[in-house]
Amino acid sequence: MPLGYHAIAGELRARIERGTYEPGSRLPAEDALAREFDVSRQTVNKALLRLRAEGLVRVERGIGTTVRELPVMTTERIGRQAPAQREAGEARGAFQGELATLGYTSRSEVEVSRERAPADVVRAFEDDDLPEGGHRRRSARERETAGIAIVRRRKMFAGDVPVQLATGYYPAGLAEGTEIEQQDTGPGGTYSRLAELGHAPVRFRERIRLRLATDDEAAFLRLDTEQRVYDVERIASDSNGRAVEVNMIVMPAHQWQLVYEWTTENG
Amino acid sequence: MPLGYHAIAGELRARIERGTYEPGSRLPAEDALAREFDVSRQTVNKALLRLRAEGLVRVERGIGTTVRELPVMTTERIGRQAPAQREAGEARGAFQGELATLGYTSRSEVEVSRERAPADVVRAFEDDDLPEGGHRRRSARERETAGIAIVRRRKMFAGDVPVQLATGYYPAGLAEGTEIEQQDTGPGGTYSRLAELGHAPVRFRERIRLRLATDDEAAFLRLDTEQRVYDVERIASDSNGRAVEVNMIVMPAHQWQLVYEWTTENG
DNA sequence: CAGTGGTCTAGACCACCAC
DNA sequence: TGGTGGTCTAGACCACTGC
Repeated sequence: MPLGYHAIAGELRARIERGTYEPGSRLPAEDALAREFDVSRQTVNKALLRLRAEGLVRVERGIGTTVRELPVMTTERIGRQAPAQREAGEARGAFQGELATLGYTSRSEVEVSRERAPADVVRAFEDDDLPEGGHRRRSARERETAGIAIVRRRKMFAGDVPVQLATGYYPAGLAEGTEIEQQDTGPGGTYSRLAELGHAPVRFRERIRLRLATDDEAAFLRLDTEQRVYDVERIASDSNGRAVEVNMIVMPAHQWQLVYEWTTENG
Repeated sequence: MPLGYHAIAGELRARIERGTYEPGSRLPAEDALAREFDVSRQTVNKALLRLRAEGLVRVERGIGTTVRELPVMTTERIGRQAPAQREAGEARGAFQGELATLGYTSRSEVEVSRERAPADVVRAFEDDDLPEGGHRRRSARERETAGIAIVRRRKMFAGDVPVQLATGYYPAGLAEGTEIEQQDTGPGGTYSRLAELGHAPVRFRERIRLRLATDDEAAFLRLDTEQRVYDVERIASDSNGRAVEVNMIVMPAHQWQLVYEWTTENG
């Protein structure tokens, strides 16, 4: 009796874990696997669906099925570093260190633009985080530029593999004309620049969801249609409760684990 | 030309969102849908796979396909409450409040036992979180009961729908003979009891991963084979860096979003 | 028992990629 | 152009549920 697709998925998984199919290499074509296991191609396809959903392989039409290259990586979401060393969505010390251990180099590309912010970002900027639930007074400049944001789109790579997308929004009334509009934001990054403007981020909120990638995201992250992403919305506010950054971070879920660490005491 | 499975998935999704198929109700059988859309049953099946993966529906063999009942819920992982009001994996004020707004009541069941802890939990208990990377001195009692834990298994429901599983481990040398071994741990819960023992949890670490549910978890959470869970490992340590609780929390990923909120200043 | 989804097949046509 | 996966079918048998 031939194997079912669960068993075939298990066998292929074992081969990947044993290294029979090496990271980054191609699996045999579905035809070939169907012959080997003596099942229909559709059964092999279904087995592969499983591995794809797990993030173990990735298929590309016209090319074939490729074994995942990178191990699961960890992202520490609450750094112990001083604010100056922390920038949302940026390759951080810990991350770079971990990659280095694995023999990968990290790299990121940034594009900056000035855009009308999406509705949910505008809402975050207007929805002040004040204990009393009140509202801040807004300056004329702020009112004029409402809804406009400086947008920093960052693509992160581990070696040549794209691993993360982050889109940071900064109120135009605040960031316009500053180094936040430059590719290189200088020592300490955007958070240091915000601090110099009198709006040091001190309060953070991250909201984690799981979803399928959009087409754009899937294309950049080289994601399979079966694969999911963590969708993290990070809002940073200054001591007046004003949201000074909204960051939308997208990571392949099979590629990352998230870590939060905090204390209830001062320390 | 008949529709493809993407289009069919979209149409079914739209019907669910419109309320044509109501939450908790049954979808037409695959046969019936195949006739309606004039495709093979397999094509309908593939469309449903999509909706299952999204968590919009759940299929049970021999029964049918059911529309998800609950909306996506939020779990605030870092409470502003005093430690006494916070217990990992426990129905918290915010959660109960949210459910109440939706017309659901929350409820949980707890089972307590004394067990040999799994390897990763033992490691967490032995791996002290000290800045110097050193080790604590261990008492005789502690050495005798190494590897043994008081285990609190908590099942959470929203209305009648199971929504979360949490398994809390407490070092036997610490928790044995205390109210932590009781079903009802008293006012403030286990964290207050730990505090009374001189081991108030002050440092927390949560590690989030995504994975498929085990068979047991799937059975309890009524999960579809296509659906994923958040696997959260929460470690709580006292001011000496001793891990006093390890909590393994399992949540259907389509059912929850996680929120972390913190400040870099004392506040 | 009838009704439901799970799984499988053999063959087909298509879209996309690299050469 | 040849190879790869995407998708589809018509029919089949099975496992499980509820009556």
